[in-house]
Amino acid sequence: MYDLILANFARHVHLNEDEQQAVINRLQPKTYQRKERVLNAGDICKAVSFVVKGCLRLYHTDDNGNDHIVNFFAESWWAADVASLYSQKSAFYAIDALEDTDVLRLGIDSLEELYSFSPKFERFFRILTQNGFVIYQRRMTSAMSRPAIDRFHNFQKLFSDLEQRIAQKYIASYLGITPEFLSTMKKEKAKR
Amino acid sequence: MYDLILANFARHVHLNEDEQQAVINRLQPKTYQRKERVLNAGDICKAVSFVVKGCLRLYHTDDNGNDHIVNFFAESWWAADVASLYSQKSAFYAIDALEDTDVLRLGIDSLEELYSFSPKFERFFRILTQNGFVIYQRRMTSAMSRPAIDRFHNFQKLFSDLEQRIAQKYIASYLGITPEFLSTMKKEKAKR
DNA sequence: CGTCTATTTGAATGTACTCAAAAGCGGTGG
DNA sequence: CCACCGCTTTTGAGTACATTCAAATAGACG
Repeated sequence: MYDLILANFARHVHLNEDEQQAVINRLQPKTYQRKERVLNAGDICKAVSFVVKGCLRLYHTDDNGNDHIVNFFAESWWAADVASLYSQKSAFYAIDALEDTDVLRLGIDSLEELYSFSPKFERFFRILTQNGFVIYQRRMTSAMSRPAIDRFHNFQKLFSDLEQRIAQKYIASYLGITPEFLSTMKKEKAKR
Repeated sequence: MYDLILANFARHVHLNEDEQQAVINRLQPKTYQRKERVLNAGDICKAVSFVVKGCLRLYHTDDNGNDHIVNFFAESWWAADVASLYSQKSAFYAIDALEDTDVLRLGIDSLEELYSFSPKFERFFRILTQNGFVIYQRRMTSAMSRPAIDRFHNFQKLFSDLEQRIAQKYIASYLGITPEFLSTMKKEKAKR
């Protein structure tokens, strides 16, 4: 049950027995049904969710009611509205489930206890934030300089199997284009 | 000379006398001429630069030779290729000066010494990274969902005076549009 | 004053969007 | 097991946003 999350910590820090127990004791397993909300925009994000199985999306709904997906969180990703989590102010983004999804939640209080328990935890989440910083910086550059078809290919590389698991309209939303245009793009591509 | 940078630290952490001295002793003042390179893409980013006066840009040059500006660093901003700085691998982005610019540099070694000296420094730079994370996440959403004219208005709000100081083509590059289109957009806007 | 670069303007083009309709697909109930 | 419902995807026509290329104009700097 906890293998996946411990392996994930191990990618950046080496936790001893006590530290592993400290995490495990604080994890709250939870299952979300497909389409169930994890976080509402405007609410305060009070936990970070490690995805064990399934897939969540982080997205913004604009004034015209159109969704714009910022990121997918499939297996071994950590999901949260980071701005809201760390400031404990209301969230700009919303989170919901694209598939039935099992997560392990760490509340903000648990998170801070872990920071006090061992600096390794602060280090681990600092590295996650740094990686996120880099991911979004690059995706922003890509959004502004690359045509949609290139961004689609990047998506395919980064999320390989996800394309088969979720509706195309979500992929279009992640790419910043309409579902119609994604459809025509794929047809064009197949023709050649 | 050090007022600005100490005020900047004070926004997130309260440094005592010793800690202030520890920073000041490690700062390397440096002046860049307009158009001078601070960091070449492909090189390793070995320092973070606090801008005291002037303006730097962080940008990527694509395969067609077009620049795409990721961010401006004017007074009181910290400039670095974060991915390269923390991994000490080659930089994806380049940095150069848009005006004659005075900076205070902190080398990666000094940075790590400061982290050991006091956890306040680690805290400070962690907060900077978190803020950057949020900025780029939002700008990515905006790049994909908002028309160029909206992004231009956001730029004007965020960087107020900068519009008067630097060439329009850099602003266009920051917005992810061509200088020609920025020009026509402004004409349209003036007409109404 | 002249040169170099930045900005403006305009025409033609391309990329992506909107709207509308048809086709496909998955689940549910009869 | 099939028929129907709701939702997703495809297709197409018309439009809008943004680019390319070229040329004219304006500004900055030595």
